[in-house]
Amino acid sequence: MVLGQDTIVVNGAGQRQNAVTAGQSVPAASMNSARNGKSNATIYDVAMVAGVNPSTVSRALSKSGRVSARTQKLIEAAATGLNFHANPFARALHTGRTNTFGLIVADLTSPASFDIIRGAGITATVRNYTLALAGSADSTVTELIAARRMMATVDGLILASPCMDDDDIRTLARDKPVVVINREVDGVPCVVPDESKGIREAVRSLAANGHTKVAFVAGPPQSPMSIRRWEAVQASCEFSRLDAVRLDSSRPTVDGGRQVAQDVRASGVTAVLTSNDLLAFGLMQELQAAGMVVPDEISIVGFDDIFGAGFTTPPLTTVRSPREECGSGAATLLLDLLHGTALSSGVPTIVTELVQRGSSGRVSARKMSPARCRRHEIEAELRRRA
Amino acid sequence: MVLGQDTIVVNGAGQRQNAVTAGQSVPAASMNSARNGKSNATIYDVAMVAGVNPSTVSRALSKSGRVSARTQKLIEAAATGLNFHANPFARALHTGRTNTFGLIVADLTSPASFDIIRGAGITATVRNYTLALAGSADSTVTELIAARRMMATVDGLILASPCMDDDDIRTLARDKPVVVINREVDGVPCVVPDESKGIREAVRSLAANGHTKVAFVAGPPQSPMSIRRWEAVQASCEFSRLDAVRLDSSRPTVDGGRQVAQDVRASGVTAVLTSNDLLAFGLMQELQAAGMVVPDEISIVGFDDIFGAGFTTPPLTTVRSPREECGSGAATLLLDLLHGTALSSGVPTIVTELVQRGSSGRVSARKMSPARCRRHEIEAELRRRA
DNA sequence: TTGTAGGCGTTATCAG
DNA sequence: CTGATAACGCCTACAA
Repeated sequence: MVLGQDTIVVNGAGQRQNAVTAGQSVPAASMNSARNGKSNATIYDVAMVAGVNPSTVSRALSKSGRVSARTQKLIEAAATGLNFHANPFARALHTGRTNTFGLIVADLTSPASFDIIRGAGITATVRNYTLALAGSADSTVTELIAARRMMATVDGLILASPCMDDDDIRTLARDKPVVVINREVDGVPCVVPDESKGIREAVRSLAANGHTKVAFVAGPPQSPMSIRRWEAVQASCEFSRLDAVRLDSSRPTVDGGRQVAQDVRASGVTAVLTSNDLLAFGLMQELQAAGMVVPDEISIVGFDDIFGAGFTTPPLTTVRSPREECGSGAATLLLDLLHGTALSSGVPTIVTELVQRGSSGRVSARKMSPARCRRHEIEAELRRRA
Repeated sequence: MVLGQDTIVVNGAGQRQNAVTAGQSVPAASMNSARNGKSNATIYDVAMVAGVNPSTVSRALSKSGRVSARTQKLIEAAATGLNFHANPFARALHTGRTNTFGLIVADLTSPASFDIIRGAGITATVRNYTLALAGSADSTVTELIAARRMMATVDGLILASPCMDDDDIRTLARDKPVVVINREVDGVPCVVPDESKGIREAVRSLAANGHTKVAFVAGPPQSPMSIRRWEAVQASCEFSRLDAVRLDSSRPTVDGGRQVAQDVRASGVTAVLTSNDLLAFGLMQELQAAGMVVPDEISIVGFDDIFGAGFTTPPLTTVRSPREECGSGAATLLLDLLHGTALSSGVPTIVTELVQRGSSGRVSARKMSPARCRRHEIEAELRRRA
């Protein structure tokens, strides 16, 4: 009696087996009667229809071979006829695999995150994976909670610009494959673009245009990405013999950019690089609102080349960071890791480049005429109201 | 022997029960020895440590009550000590619930999708759900495949601007709760903003500024959203006694907007509404590149108010559609449906409004001076290179 | 090649 | 309130 019900089912299968296979061709309509309505067909149903044992169905459908061609075909026909789809939980319970990977981005609110999401999402679809998404709102605890929740249900995890400790990341990575974007963590595969190249180009261009002192507007001071970029800026400036000062913003957003405008003016620089485009947007708005002309009086160079960078006035010069590539690259890497097909090359090389637009250019001390100044004020006001 | 192993395990629990509870306090270190390293603790382990039956652990931990306070505390201590986390697959296998819901957006590439994703994502996190995301690349088959894949692993599904048939949607909805965004489907809960209000405001503003003939640039002709918006435009124009012509774009993107510029000029209108902001961006660029002045010679009104709409020159007048609200509203609705706590109000009312910026205004036949024309050409060229 | 007999970790339904 | 036990659907030694 212990396995009574199971036995009954199997017997049932045995009985129907002949009835069905006798006809050989199996009209879909008759199949539905076996399991009409609600719950999905199981391998037991398929086995019943195909007249074989459930385990044979499992073998046939999980492509592990070891099934005769005839049986295979029979089972496949029955499966499609019943519209059978293996229950992923039952499978996961046994195999631990879900065909799902997670992506946690630092800020679900930033357009920069979106590019990463897109890259990872497209790759997921292409590789027949499901993408689980979460944002950490730039909070370490939220991020950890999200990561842990995900770890239970995914095959692997991508952390984009994470704010948690290196050790936390490594702990996660011990459990399941983890790929980090935009940050280097020892012992964990990372996809981080080579930002020095783009920054070098930017600084060189500024130097060539006669600038001698530039400011770097950092994001949150503890952000590894911001730190990395600032160091690269310093190095490039040193090489090009430019003075570089660092200004901290309250937040790495458009508003943060607006707020840092005063500091920028006070610093007396003729050019400013920002740690991301959002900051540049806000900074440029505020500077223009104050009557300054970009790039005549001050050059602005952003970072990332997010959507919209080409639409500002003037269009924003920026260091393009191929974030979509980062997303898809990380996803590809993770999936390869998962399938044991990781290329020897490992982490793909992703390179940044300067996108020269209108917001940066030659130093010119040209003062604005009163009329022009007035016009700019009006424009700025309009823009602010927008 | 049939259930031999089970019996052994249970006996094992019984044996250890005394040994452990004798000490009362249970040092974490000693617990680890029970299940060190790899695989996670199970309710059997917890039961063993707490000295109770696994089913009691299940009851205690799934908050279904019916457990004495003392036992509850004992079990919780054991669980945290062992760092126990219920295996979601095993749970799902039995309950069918995963605390995950799916979101399928029409186009992972569009900034408009992002707002929806953000809204849904934030709501998911807040309600302790995992969000599974997929894009359909505006393809019916891709969308259906994604939907089916998801259906197997989620508790419910949100379809944002889906392109599949109403019937397909209803079929999905028979299986699990489905909420549709941006489209009305009979018998399925839908979150669709009231676009007529915003459009009415836009048309009225155009009429008040002396325009008499406007064009509407549609997205893909079969897109329900585009159709709905065109109908609303027609209705409003009729009311305001404006002529309205419809122009079709190849694709609802910036490029599509550029390509439709010629048709717009040929149509001889003085104002144009586009089915989304992307189209407006491209259209404005192209028109300006051809030397036209916005809004002096032509007014442009977009739709959605996506990120970046405030950064163009002139800033884009647009009908704001609160897409993030749609995303969070749909998620909230879905989750409430899932928990049987759906409000009687049902679908939240979401309303659009005109955001008046610089790209629309009074009709003026003012011709450009040659110098001004030249300047605009240069600016447009710069913008294009950007 | 195919069938048998568990087991994966939980929940739910019974008895007690 | 607690314990025993049968599902849930699939996978996989092992046996035949």
